Amino acid sequence: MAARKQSSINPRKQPEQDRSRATVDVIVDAAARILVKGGYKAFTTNRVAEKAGVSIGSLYQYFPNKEALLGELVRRHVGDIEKSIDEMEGLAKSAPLGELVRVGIEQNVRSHLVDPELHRVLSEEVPPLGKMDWEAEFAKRVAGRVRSAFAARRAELVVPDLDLAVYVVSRTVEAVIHNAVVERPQDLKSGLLAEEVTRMIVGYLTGKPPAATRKGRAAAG
Amino acid sequence: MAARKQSSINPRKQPEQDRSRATVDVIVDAAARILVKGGYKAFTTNRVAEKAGVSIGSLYQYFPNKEALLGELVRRHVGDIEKSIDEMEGLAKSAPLGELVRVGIEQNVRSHLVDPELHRVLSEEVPPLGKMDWEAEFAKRVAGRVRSAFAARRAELVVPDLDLAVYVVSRTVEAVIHNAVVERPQDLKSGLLAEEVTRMIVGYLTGKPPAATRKGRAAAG
Amino acid sequence: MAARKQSSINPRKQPEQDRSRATVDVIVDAAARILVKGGYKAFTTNRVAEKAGVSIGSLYQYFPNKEALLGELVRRHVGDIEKSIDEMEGLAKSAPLGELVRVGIEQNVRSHLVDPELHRVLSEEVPPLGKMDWEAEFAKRVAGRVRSAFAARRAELVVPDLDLAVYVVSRTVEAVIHNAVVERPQDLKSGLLAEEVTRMIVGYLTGKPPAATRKGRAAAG
Amino acid sequence: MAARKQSSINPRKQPEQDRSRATVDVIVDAAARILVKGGYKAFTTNRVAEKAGVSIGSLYQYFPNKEALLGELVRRHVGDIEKSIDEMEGLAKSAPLGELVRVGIEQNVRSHLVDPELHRVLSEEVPPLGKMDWEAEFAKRVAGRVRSAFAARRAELVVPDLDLAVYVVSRTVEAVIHNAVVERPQDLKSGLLAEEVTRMIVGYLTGKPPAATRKGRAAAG
DNA sequence: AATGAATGAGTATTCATTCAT
DNA sequence: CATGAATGAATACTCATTCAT
Repeated sequence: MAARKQSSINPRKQPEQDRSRATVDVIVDAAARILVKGGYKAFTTNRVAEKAGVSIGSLYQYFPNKEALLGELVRRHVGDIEKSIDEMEGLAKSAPLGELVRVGIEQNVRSHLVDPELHRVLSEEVPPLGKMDWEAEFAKRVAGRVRSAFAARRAELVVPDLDLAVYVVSRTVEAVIHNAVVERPQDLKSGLLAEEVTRMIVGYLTGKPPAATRKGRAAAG
Repeated sequence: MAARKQSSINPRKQPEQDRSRATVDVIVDAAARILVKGGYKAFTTNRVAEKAGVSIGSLYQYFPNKEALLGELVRRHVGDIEKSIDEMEGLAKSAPLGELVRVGIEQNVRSHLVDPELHRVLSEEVPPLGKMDWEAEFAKRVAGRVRSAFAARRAELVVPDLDLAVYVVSRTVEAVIHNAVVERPQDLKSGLLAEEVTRMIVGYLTGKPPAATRKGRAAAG
Repeated sequence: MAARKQSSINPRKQPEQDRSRATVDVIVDAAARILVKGGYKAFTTNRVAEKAGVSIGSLYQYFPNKEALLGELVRRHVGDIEKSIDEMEGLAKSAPLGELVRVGIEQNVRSHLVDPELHRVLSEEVPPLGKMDWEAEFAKRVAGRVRSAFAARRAELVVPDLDLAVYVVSRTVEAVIHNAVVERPQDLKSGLLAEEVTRMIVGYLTGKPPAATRKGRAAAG
Repeated sequence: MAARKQSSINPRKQPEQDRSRATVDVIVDAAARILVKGGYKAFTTNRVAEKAGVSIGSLYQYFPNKEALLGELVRRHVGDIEKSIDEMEGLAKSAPLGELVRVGIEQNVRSHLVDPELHRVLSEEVPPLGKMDWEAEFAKRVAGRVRSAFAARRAELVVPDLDLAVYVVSRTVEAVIHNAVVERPQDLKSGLLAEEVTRMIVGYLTGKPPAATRKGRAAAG
């Protein structure tokens, strides 16, 4: 009993032999490379197959349609991101808020460094169908974590509306980091950007200026 | 003889007569309506011409290619935004920083309300060619204004790197508002969101907690 | 205001210029020739366009899909048949039954001689979608005529169930003639076949042997 | 290296072992089921293999190509029909003509009830290659029997041309029954249809009205 | 023998663009 | 200037068939 018709977005069959798995990998990799290099408009099934060095028929043996291929690509990317995040997840729940925020930001930075180019294309060019899902859902998961972290420290926070604060903070971090990958790689690498954002957020949440920045003639002055 | 790619991104000719201008208007409007209604994938030149009630030939009389049409559309949208912003630009340079930030945010909100649907499609679905340019450029222009406003108040600011602060603030405002249009319309309308963001930014810039929010210093007392 | 999307089976737009009409004709003709020559499996849109000497784009300018082209082809063929039938329609309602049957058969023969090869392919190879409609519907229309002719002469008829007789007669005539086009062209042309079938049917309907056949040592004994 | 067309219409090998025969059976059955369920367009070799629970490779082990599989299917179906017919073949050569015709019709009915859905698909949708052969050939065989039956009773018959009569009668019976399976199942089951056709044919052949129908000489008294 | 991965020509259809009228 | 007929490369996807394991 072989593969049964599955409705889009999921791969058509589980590769049962090593050869198959290799083919699938080669296809998904080619897809990623093409997406990165030429954007969504260059992402055609024929081109992917060609770049992967397999026939178009092979591509369709494993993916019932273009969207499913995209779906698998996204799934793998998200998987990579989560793996990367989990690697640094051992943080004590009792850590001070500033520490927590710092870690959150660092995780976000990591997310974006997994495959920054791919990440950018995936979130900026891919049309709603295959996209909506993953970014929104991923954001929701992140927001969930943030919310419970904040809730556990409600007493320290001066914000009038917790949900709103979660929203503001999540969006801020995501947007600033996301764009900085391309526009401010230096400040991202040096940690300066993370520091600034951390200070901004902690100040916003607690209503108190946090400890001064490294170089700071500032804050604590 | 197949279609050959033309390059210019500018309209083919300056409409010198009223009739021409009217035709161009009708085309660009149709383009906008189609983009809003069906997203970028529905945006085909033939469809635009049809909806505009002109022949495809006429469309190509005024726009050498699809990209040029998109370019004109963007140009007009940006123009509308700037007009909307300028209407509230009479602010004294000497106003307090908090006031300035508040106004900046309000301007950003206005930007997004000019034609929110079009704005969304333009920034989320349209592929880089016609896009990169406008959003990046527009952001740059905004950043310029922000920078000079900040520079004039350098003494009040505790941030270690002015450019970086400009970057953080610009991106934060843009991202939070942009998404709030869809995800937090209530908080946007009520002004609560703007208030929160303002507080966050002013606190970040000055290192001092700004006057408490309306609903008060909740939690931390 | 140009063509609006129509849902299959109907042509996409009314050709407004002579050139268009010529193109449509050339396409439909090519379609017929291909169908006749290579059967339904040879009937591909690309092949039709090529044989017609137009680009595939032109084909799709006038037909939203393959089925619509087939539909138009059928429509034209049916039209031709009806024209051919109507040419001999001046028969008095009061004619004797034998005469009536003879005429009916002759009309059926004519139907099949309009474009016999095309007729055969259309009714034997084309899959249900575009087919069902026309043959069934045409048959129904014919059956209608037959039924009212029979009803007007109910007194002469010995059949127990009029509808059933209509069914038997219609099917018999259609099938015998249809196949005879290919298998018995001689007998068809000589009129002998028509004569036999007429005798069979009239005998069946009236219960009396009709006047002897031409060569007949038979019937009238 | 693309697929190359092979020609034979016969199975690749005589299955010599039980396992082989079982495999062939399973494949042919799956083919029939698919043909019935989805029509000719659903009949793909991969689908057949899948439904049969064997690998595509195995299918090609027994059938050199799609056509051969179809051929075997047809062969089996025809075999079934003939078996069904033969079961009632013990009719005395000396039986009266009316009886003979009645039996012939009943045999034809049986033919169509062997696997009516399959029969329909096979004769209405399957393209000429695998088809022409079987229906024409089968018809010829039937015509042969009919002819010799008629020849043996030439004296009773008033028809001028025996071959023509054979043709008319064969086609009539086949067509009327074939369509009645779908369009007149009631009249087929009740035997009324067979009765009518018998009366028509006997009348045609002998020139005399046969004994009146069961429900009687209705109308004409 | 059986498996199932791989192949690639072929299919319907779209759409930016050109050009004769 | 406007029209709309015409173009054809490109796209997503299918399916009969082969062949290494």
